Order: sequence, then structure tokens, then C-alpha cells
Amino acid sequence: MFLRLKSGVSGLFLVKIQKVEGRWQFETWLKIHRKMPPTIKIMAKEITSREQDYSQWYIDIVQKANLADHSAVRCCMVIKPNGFAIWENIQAQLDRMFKETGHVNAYFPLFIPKSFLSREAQHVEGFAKECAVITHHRLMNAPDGSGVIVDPEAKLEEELIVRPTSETIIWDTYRTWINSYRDLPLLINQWANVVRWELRTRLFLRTTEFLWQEGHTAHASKEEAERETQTILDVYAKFAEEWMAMPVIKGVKTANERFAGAVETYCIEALMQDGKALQAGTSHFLGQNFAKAFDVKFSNKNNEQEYVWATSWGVSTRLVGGLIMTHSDDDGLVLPPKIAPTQVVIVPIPKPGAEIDEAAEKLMKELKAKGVRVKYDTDDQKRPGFKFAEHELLGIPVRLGIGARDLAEGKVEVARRDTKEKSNQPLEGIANYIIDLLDEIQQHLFDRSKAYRTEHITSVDTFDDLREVLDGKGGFVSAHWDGTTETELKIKDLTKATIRCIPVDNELENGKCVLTGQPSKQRVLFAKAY
RNA sequence: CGGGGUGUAGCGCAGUCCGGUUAGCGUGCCUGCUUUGGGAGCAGGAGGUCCCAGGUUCGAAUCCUGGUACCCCGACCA
Repeated sequence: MFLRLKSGVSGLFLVKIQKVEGRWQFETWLKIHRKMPPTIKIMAKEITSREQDYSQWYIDIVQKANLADHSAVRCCMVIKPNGFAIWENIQAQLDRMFKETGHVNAYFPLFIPKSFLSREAQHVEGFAKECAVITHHRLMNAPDGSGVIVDPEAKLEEELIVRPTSETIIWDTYRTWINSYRDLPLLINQWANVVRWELRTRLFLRTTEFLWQEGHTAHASKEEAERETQTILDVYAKFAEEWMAMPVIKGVKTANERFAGAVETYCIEALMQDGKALQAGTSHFLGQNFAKAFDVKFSNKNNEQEYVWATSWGVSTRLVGGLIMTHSDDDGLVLPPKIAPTQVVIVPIPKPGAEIDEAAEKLMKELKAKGVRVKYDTDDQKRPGFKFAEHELLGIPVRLGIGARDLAEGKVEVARRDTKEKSNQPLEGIANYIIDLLDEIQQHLFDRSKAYRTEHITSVDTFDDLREVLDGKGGFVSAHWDGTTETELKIKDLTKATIRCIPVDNELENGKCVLTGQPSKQRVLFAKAY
């Protein structure tokens, strides 16, 4: 007879049934008609566990929660609606914070004349290897009819670079905008895409094209520019911790890790669940490097010409990757309520119906009135169990289940995504309960990831210990370093870890460099990084 | 840029070594019925330039040559 098994094996089975010692027995011979996929049926949305393969887990989350896809273009991603909604929330809040601190938005071109990039020596050195270059401006039909080719007649006189960052084009523009100290400070931000030709992709964390904001400010004094750098660093840290519930360490980069063209680079560093660090944002004090390269001077109060002082700062869609790797679990995405596109989902049990719809609509109205982003799942095809799993995968912080039983009791089932706890709550006053619960979840996510980070900052005093922690437990390792790039590179070579930063609130402490034994005044944080 | 892998239905894959009916399986999709408090069942149905080009052959998803695309790991990277 022909059988089809759940495992995906189908074919011809021979079954022999016989009576042995009064009992029926049967043997089967399987003659596989055709070799079928050997895999047992895998649940459509199965996610690789973090323990098994953290990298694959990340890929699964991004794909199965519909955050992003690989595109037809090498190393570029398509950000899908679910992923973009997260980015929009990040954008919206940061934009508010930038404006509260006096910044305005503008937009500069995607293309940069090649010659601009080379004006600042370190800058060009830092970016030259990853620039996309525009050489022609026209296509034509191939003479042999094989399709479209680049028209050799349409070669650009000066090639254009697709911006890897906009300092050069912006400072070239600022030259014409700034004449007097009265024109300063100039506090401008832009939301844009940039291109850095990468050789390897990790969705959200590293792609050739990505979205970001880049702030570029001009100041009359060094002190003011330095203060601006700090202001933004604080904005970033506050945003990361209070909105993304992602604890960060504010620090300063070593010379080796500094932005190409900066005098000083400050950063916020976060720690992912696998013990690797993620640079989540940077704020640069550029000194007068770009002002000198692009000849941007202003007349001070004494009518003397001075070069302008500059900063630049940015965070990117990489934050979405950081968000995933800070909170999510083996069941899917976990989002902090403040960033979650949908904060509450209502699931009718078993399916939509007049009575349940009415209760749900009322509930939604109450929640929306209090500013909660809520959705009612009206799909009448999918069963509740499927929806539960689906909403968990998508990371919706709170799920409410309403069925006839609940309505009879005047209750609702409340399930929180972060702890997977379920409880029955009275419908009366539920909106306030939810508001408090969302706050509690937000706080819990932050506390949980901060506790993880605290456990994963390890102080060591020998190189062997440094290596052992990096290879085993992971996380940040606090150790003495002699301050030289040479030692930093040697340690990187030996351990694959880099100095993530020197924390800004670092305590001074005399010690000896873990590698060279040279005197050191403070500890720095080492980690393997994304 | 080095190493590895993969291009076959929307998605995940088998078939390729050893050429041969009408190219299959799971899932998803459509229709209907029954279900529904943690990923439903049955029945029927739609859906394919087998990555591209050339070659070998009576015959190519399968063999040969060339090309191309993407992924993974590493190196590189503010």
C-alpha cells in the first residue's frame, strides 16, 4: 500500500501482517519510491536556538519576524515594514531629542566629487577602500543587441563618490554659509542613506547601504564644540537606555579606533547576549581639521579670521540589530514597549465574533485614548495558538486574550512577552493596568540586560586572564594598557579583541599593562566586537 | 579579498554522482466542509524559462566548457 508520512517520506510500503502466539504483528518494508528530503517536518517558523548557533539565531529572527531581507543587490538589504517601523520609532524619538537640543534638519547630496574626499588626508585614507564610484551618466543599447551598456561617450569629467559620510560635501557648503561669529553655531542634522562597500553582510549590523542620521555642527570655539560632542553623547546614551532599554557605556575611542579625520571620537558601546560588543553610536570632535581642509573661517568679535571648530555624530539602522541582540529570545523578537510599533495586541478567542469584537473595540478605544499603540487581531482563519506564537515572534510586548469565558467573568488574559507570564485581570480599569505593565516591561528589559552586562565586565591583571575571559565568558574585560597603538594591535592580533573604549567616568588607578608591563594610569575595556 | 556552499513552484528542499515517462516532496496559497483557550484535520485545486550561454547526445535539471548571482565562514573595516 502507499503511505505518506508526516516526515515527508512517501513511497511504497509492503506490510506483512501475521498472527504470532495469538497476537497480531506486522512488519513493514519501506521501498522508497523516490528519495525524499531527509529532514523531519520543521515548523515553518522554527528559530535556531541561541545556544546552538547565535549567528544563525540572529539571521532567523530578522527573517522570520519579517524585519529585513537580502535584496537582489549584493550586500544590500530590503528593510521590510516590520523592521522599518522600528527604525521609524527610533528616528522619531531621536529627531525630537535633536530638536530639543537646538538642532535642525537639512539635506545634502548623495554624490560627492572625488576631489572633495581627498582634501582631508586621514579622512580619505579611512574611507578610500570602501567607496562606490560613479564614472558615467548614460546608458545605450549595445550595438550587438545584447542589451544595455554603459555609453563610453558619457564618461564624467570628474568622478562622483556615493557618500560614505558627508563631512566633505557639508564643509564645502559651510564655507559659503559661515562668515561671522554671528553665523555660529550651526547645528544641522540630516537623515540619509550612505554607502560603504562591504565585503560581508550582516543584516542591520553591516550592509553596503544603510540608513542613519549624521549631525554636522560648526562652532566658534573649541570648548563649545567639545561641549556639543558631549551633549550628543548624552542624548545617544539616554536614548539607548531609556527608549531601547539597551545599557551602554559612554567612552572615548583609542587613536586606532578613532574616526578618520577626528581629533577625538566618543562612543556608546553596548553588550550583546553572546558577549560581543556593539558600537551603537559615535560622536566626534573634529577640531579644525575640516575647517582647514575646506577653508571655513569666520570673523570673531575682534574682526580676526579664525577657523571654525567642528563636530559630527551619527547612529544608524545598526541600532535595530543591537535591539534584537539585546533583548530577544529563542521564541523570537522581544521589543521594549517604547520602541515597539505595536505595544498591545488583542486576540479574540477562539475567533472574532459580535460580542468579543464589541469588547475589543471598547478596550482599544480606551487604550488608544491613553496613547497605547494597540491592534486587534481580526483574522478569522488562524487559530489562537498560532496567533500567540506569531505575536511572540514579532515581539509585541503585551497580548490580551478575550473569550466568552473572560467576558462572563469580566476579565481578560494578559500575557507579557518579556517573561512569558500570563494572568487574568479585571476588565475594569484594565487600561491603567496596561500602562503600568508597559512601563514595568520597559524597566525589566533594561534591568535584565544591565544585570547581564554588569556580570560581563571582568577585571583582569594578566594577559593570560584577559585571553581566558575573552575566549570563554566573553563580554567586556577591564584591563590596564600602556596607551600605545602598537600594544593595542598586538593584543588584537593575539585575541581578536579590540579596545572598545576608555569609559568617560573611568577611575584613575595605577597599574601595569597586561601585555607589556609598562605603567598605566587607568583600565580600558577590551572586547570582541561586531 | 581568501575558503566553502547554493542557484529546481512564494518559501524550504529532494532529484544531478550513474542522461530516459507528464520534474517531485514539505510548507505556503485558493475552494469547500469540519474544527477553534498554545502553531488544526480532511478533500479538491492553482502554481515551473530546473540561474544564463554554448557544446555533447536520438534525448540534458542531470554530462562538458564558459559566465553570472547570492549566501556562510574568515580577513578587512570608524
